[in-house]
Amino acid sequence: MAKELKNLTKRSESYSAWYNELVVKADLAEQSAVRGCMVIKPYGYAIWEKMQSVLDSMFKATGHQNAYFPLLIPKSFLCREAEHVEGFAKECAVVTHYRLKNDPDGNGVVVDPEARLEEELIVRPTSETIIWNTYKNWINSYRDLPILCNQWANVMRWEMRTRMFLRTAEFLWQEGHTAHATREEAEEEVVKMINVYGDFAENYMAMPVVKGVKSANERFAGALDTYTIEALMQDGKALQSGTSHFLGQNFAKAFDVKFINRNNELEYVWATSWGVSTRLMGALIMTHSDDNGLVLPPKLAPIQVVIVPIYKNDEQLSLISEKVNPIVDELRHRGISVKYDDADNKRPGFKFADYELKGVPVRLAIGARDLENGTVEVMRRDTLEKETISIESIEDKIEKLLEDIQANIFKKAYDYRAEHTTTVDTYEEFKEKIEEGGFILAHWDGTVETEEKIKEETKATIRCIPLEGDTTPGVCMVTGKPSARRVIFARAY
RNA sequence: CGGGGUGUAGCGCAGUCCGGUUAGCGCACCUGCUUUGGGAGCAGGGGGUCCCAGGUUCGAAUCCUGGUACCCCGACCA
Repeated sequence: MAKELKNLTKRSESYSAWYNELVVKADLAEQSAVRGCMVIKPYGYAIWEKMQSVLDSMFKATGHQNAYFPLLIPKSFLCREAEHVEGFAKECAVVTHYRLKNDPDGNGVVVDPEARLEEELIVRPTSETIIWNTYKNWINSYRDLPILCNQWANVMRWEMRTRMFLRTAEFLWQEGHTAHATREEAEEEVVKMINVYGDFAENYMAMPVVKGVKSANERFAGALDTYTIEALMQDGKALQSGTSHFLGQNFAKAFDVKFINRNNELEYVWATSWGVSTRLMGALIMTHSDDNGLVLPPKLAPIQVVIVPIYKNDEQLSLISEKVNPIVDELRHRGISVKYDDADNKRPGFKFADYELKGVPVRLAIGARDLENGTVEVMRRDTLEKETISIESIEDKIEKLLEDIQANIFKKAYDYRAEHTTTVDTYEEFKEKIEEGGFILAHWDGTVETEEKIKEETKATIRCIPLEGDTTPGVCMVTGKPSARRVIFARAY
């Protein structure tokens, strides 16, 4: 029985095998019949819903509204913006026909060759084009601006290699698309949203991130600037967890979106776009999990507290339930999500292991012994520490414990990142350190050539030019040319 | 697209080299009894186009030919 789970300890063998197994065993998701696609199971989706609801309220609080745009994009839209199409063309799924018919030579159905579309449709890899085509109709005057829309949707990118949550062919995300009258306002928006993402990552996911700007090489196709939040996973690889793009007037020009400004002049609209995806689920898993399974931050856990009764017969169970029910009510009253698992088709030991696997932050166990002593056993998932304490005002203790866990797993991840962030000055040292994983702070001359050379030779990329931190100038570790400040390198997902 | 690997019950696998009883094991599932403070025990039971197609053979999961799917490592990847 326990043998099944031993596989979860294979981490040294292959982190990605361990990760995959965890995703499946914790009941978050599974591979689907369609190549590179994933079925998100109810438990996994519940976590995503939590993320959605927090993010959505953060967007609303910053003045954004939700809207929805079509799944299919006419092929011609995609090529209006030259860099954009270059960036996405290789990974697009294309709809060419609109009808099937019975196979004349036997069984099954075939694509009806007569039902070929005059213009092929692209399954959206991102929605800039279809949205800007629409914004053209919405915008005439500076009085129509800004437009601050967000869309919750699915997109498809036909990646060559997929990994559950981290890179699936189809994924769920939100994409904000805003239109502004001035460059300054758009630039403010871009920074505002990367800060929202940073806030979400650190305060809800308990995942420390570095906010920064992408180098030209890693920039979004069609953007003038890409801001990013970069996180460090437990295997030492970096994960780009959210991006906010300053699109300048590129899409306005491509879709001819102009407005009359206050001075009665015709001007192109300024744009931003920003998004996070179900990749955040991958980030969450890889940041906190251990060999017993998931560790979820209390603020995002679908079940924050599970109560497991231990009993020998129905009378004992009803005595326990009598004691537990008011506690459940009080916890719910305080907005804490509780599951009282009195199902009698699983034994306590199984339940313990299962809820640990699923990352439930706090577990209470209560049996006849506790009823006698007026106690309850409390276990916290982050440290796996068990403690038998008085059941008196247990609700207060739980509330505090949830806060402790949230803070503690953030600190743990923060310390891990600190331990795996190295400053290097020579390329030799860099090559050595990059093998150990983690973030490396080094000087870079700012050129694409040097970045490419480093990537070629070490597989490391510039994750970002941080917005904060040490800004002392220096010289590039490769070329010796001047460098404005240290940037972050890492191998990345 | 290159290199490697795997397709046998819902899941995980053995059997394949060297063809030969009724294709087997663990988990899961069903029934019953005993259990329940860290993944229960015993007994019984159900479940299979052995990836597909063709070939060799008295006989193919096993050998041959072709196809196909998936996984891992690369290449690729706001």
